[in-house]
Amino acid sequence: MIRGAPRGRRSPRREAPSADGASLFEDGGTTGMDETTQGFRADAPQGAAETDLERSEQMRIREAKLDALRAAGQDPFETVRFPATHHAADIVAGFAGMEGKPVAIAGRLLGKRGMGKASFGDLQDRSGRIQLFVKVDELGEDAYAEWLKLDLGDLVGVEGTAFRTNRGEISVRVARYTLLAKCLRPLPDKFKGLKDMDVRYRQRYLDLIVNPEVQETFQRRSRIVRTIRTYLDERGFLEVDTPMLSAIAGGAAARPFETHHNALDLDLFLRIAPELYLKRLIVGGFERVYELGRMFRNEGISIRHNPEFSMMEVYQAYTDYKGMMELAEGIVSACAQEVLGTTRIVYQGVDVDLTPPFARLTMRDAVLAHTGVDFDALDDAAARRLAAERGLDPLKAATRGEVMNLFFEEYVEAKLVQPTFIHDYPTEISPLTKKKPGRPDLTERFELFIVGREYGNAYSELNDPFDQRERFAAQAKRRAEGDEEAYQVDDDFLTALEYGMPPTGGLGIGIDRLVMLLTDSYSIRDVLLFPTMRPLPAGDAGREDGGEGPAEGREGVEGGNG
RNA sequence: GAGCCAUUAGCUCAGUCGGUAGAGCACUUGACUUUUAAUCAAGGGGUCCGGAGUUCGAGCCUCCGAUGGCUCACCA
Repeated sequence: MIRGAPRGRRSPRREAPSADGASLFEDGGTTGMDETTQGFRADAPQGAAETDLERSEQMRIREAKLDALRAAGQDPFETVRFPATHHAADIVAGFAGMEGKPVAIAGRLLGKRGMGKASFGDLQDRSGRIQLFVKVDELGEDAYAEWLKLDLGDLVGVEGTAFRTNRGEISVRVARYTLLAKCLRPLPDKFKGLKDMDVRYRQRYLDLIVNPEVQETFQRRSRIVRTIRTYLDERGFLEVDTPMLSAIAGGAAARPFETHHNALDLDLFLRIAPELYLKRLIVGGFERVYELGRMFRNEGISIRHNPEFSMMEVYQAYTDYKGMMELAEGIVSACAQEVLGTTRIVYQGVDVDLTPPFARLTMRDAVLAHTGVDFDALDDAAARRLAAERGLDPLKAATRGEVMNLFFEEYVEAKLVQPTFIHDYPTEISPLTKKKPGRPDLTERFELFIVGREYGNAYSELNDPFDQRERFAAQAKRRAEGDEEAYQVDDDFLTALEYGMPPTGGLGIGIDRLVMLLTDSYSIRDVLLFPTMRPLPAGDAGREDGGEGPAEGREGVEGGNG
């Protein structure tokens, strides 16, 4: 880029005006602009050589405008603050009491309608958009000439008065403005928005600028997460943070990501679930704990799966899985009420009623109702035979319970549209769950299904250390047989159980899926700001950037919310 | 991991039979002091995702590769 303009000649850091009413433009500062902008074509080939050839015509024009501003001592990037008094939506909503009153707002310029010596613009801030009205009479010749050179996407702060145009649109009559940052790249189409999914995910900021419904989705996501925290906090649950790095990835059936600690020369895993740590805290006496955060599972990517995803797990001493049903109903319906104002929602065109209580059905009854097969009346061999007859492919040693689960997933799951707790899961697929009294083949476990998807998973937590050791042993056997997702034995957790864990109910809720449900999002990527993507090949920053690799080398030290 | 589809100007998209690359928005210049996707006039802008092949000639046909979307598998 052609730079080298004298910087900070006027004052090293300009603060935008406001209270004292000092004009930004009292000393002009627009001289030289015309020569520079008109001369950019001549300058480009000589001055900036190759880099300019790579940039689009529109970028070179914008850079030339920036250079001219800098040459005039008006570097927009030196401005440090702009004290806005209002947001766009405040002015529109509260116009009755604001007409003629002074306002200062800041945001991105997303529309320009020039009319000669007057012009209109649209300013977008976090609250929405408002129209700006700019007149040469009020700004002065020089400042107005500068205004006309602003580009769509520039960040500006304006001061003026709230008023209504002849056509009735609530607007701000601009008395002064400050360019707060230059937008050097042209924005996506202002009406058609940004459609290319690749670009939308990789450059989410663009998606947020031009597709307003995307902002709405992520604001709603934030409110859902806050609602869950509030709901649990109000009921005496303590939010905690347990390790993301550990030598054993336990608490779920999934393949973990592997990593390495250099100083300890130790291989570690990224967590797949916080369960075993949270239960240690129940042993420790917290009685009510929860964690809401990111989990990592080394599995495929799909419309419902991302390698890192958010889950909430909550544990409550002295209750069981039925207590967790009430908690799950309460959380899901409270979130719907908070973000949609109702518990009767529509997901992808399907009416769903999230009003508690939700239907409750044992897995055996659900399978019986949908297939006519009563697994209580079968033994292992008969169950396997029946599966084979229907073209299912159970493992050779599959038990009755495993086959029943297979039937459930194959014939029932997709049909559970209205919220339904499916409970009494087979023991062999529930290694952390208490057995049902009198039915050692079943456990006190439920999963919550809505629109054919799983949203929650809960147990009466297994607290018998002998039983837990046997369950781990059974999992270890499977692991030895090649099941990479079978649980690893966690001796330290067993030790904790030997000190005594109170009877406890535990519940996990998939945050991303809940957000999908309540934002009517088709894909999980639409509720993740930055879904996992393959990096673009080196040297082909392509659609993204002509220069330095974007954001690489900055590890995501993300906030603790999920 | 497999199959199908997509990739053309900054964005959204056309592109016929293989014969000099098109539109709208955006951009530049000019006109215009209350517009609403402002309008009017003129103009500039292309690694047709990358590579190889077929052909006199490839955005288009063939092969290889990249990225994404969808479906399936795994999973929550």
